[in-house]
Amino acid sequence: MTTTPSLTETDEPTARQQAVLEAVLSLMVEEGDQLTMTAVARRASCSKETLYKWFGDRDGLLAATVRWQAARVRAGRYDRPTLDIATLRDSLKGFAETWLTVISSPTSIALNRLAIGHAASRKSNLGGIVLANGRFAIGERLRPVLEAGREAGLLAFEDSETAFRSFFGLVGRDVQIRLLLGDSLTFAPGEIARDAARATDQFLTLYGRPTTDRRA
Amino acid sequence: MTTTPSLTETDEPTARQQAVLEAVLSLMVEEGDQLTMTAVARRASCSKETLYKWFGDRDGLLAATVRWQAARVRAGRYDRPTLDIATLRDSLKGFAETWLTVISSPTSIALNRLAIGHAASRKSNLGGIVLANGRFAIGERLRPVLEAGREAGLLAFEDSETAFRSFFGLVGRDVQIRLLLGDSLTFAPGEIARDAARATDQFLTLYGRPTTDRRA
DNA sequence: GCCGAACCGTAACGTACGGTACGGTCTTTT
DNA sequence: AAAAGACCGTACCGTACGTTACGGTTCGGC
Repeated sequence: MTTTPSLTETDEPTARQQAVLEAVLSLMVEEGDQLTMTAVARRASCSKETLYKWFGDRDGLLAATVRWQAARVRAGRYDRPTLDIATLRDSLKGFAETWLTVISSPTSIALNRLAIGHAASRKSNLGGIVLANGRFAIGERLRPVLEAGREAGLLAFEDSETAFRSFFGLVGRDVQIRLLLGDSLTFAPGEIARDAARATDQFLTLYGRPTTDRRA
Repeated sequence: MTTTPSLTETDEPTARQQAVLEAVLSLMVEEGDQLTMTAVARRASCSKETLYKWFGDRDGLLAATVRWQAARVRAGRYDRPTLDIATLRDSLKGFAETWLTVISSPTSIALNRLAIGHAASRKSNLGGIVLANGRFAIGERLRPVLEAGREAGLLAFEDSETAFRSFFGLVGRDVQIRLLLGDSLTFAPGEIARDAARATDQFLTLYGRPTTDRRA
């Protein structure tokens, strides 16, 4: 008889369950491939029976891991839209730094690899979860910043989504795909900050308005 | 006793072998996950014994597939460095269109998913092959164009690699990662051409030298 | 102190799949 | 025409792993 998992999609995992998810993450990062239920149970010092009771099946465990990690990443807050160019630049640069740091972290790489491998088969929607909490979440959080910049006459664009996607490209460039494909791309100390600054300046060159501006 | 594969890494597959590789590709695109040796043999109407004789093992078959597909993609040629801004712009736009077309094709998506999944385990180097024939190959082919543009005083940059990476980001933006993660992102007719033109113009804004030229 | 629930560790089951072996057929060589 | 080899189809083997089952231990409630 199959029992329904005790951890539903909405509610928060208990401390013990979080320890299990932590074990999944660490195994994913270290071993990459060997993400077997037996390995998880051993790493987390729990029984496989408990895993199935809590998470239903293997996909449920992976989905819970992805959801949980995604929730953790959504820590930073950038809620005060700014009104002057220096603060706007700082906000954008902060976003860029955060994003580069995230996508180059071993956890993100392992998680995205897992989700991409899962997107090949059409089972549970790990790719959708990763996208919703990564690419789309950052887009939603950056949009008010961009639109506040436009309101203040600092930026010029028609569609904030289009503008954001250009910023996204200038920041990430080829970093994520290279890392996912196993390229040994590392950031020297301070390099993330410099790349973020360069991308921000380039974005402002493309979408910024000269401060002594005549409003059309 | 294990026999060495008859198809080495360097030589070209025979017509029959290409038919097998075609079967691998079609299975990859259609079924995604069910890329078993039995399925390949059935699809290609050949015996598993022949597969192992030709390709050694499963990884050998996948590597041969990736190499073969990569060789096919390297069709386009852009060998005439240009001297005027219109031709330079056309070259860049052509690159951008080609690249967007490639990364949004089902074959490329399936192939990159496979290589990324393989990069998780540390076995054969599919990720390296894909990178060498994708991202790095296009970089090498675009470099002479960029440097010719600099020689002609049309572009300004210190490092052609850095300039190329910005172009790469402006062109690809979030397209590839979204597709790999299963997002249903499609291009409307003409959209690739428009995106390529936009990215090219943005790149020229960032790296072009202020001549008397400016696009309407 | 006793009961049951929760949980751990491990053994067991079923299946999917990579890899091998073998009989039969067709083609090429001599 | 006989022999050799390439190849197809299928059966077979071994193993890895998801999933289930079970005995033993801990712990909160009565």
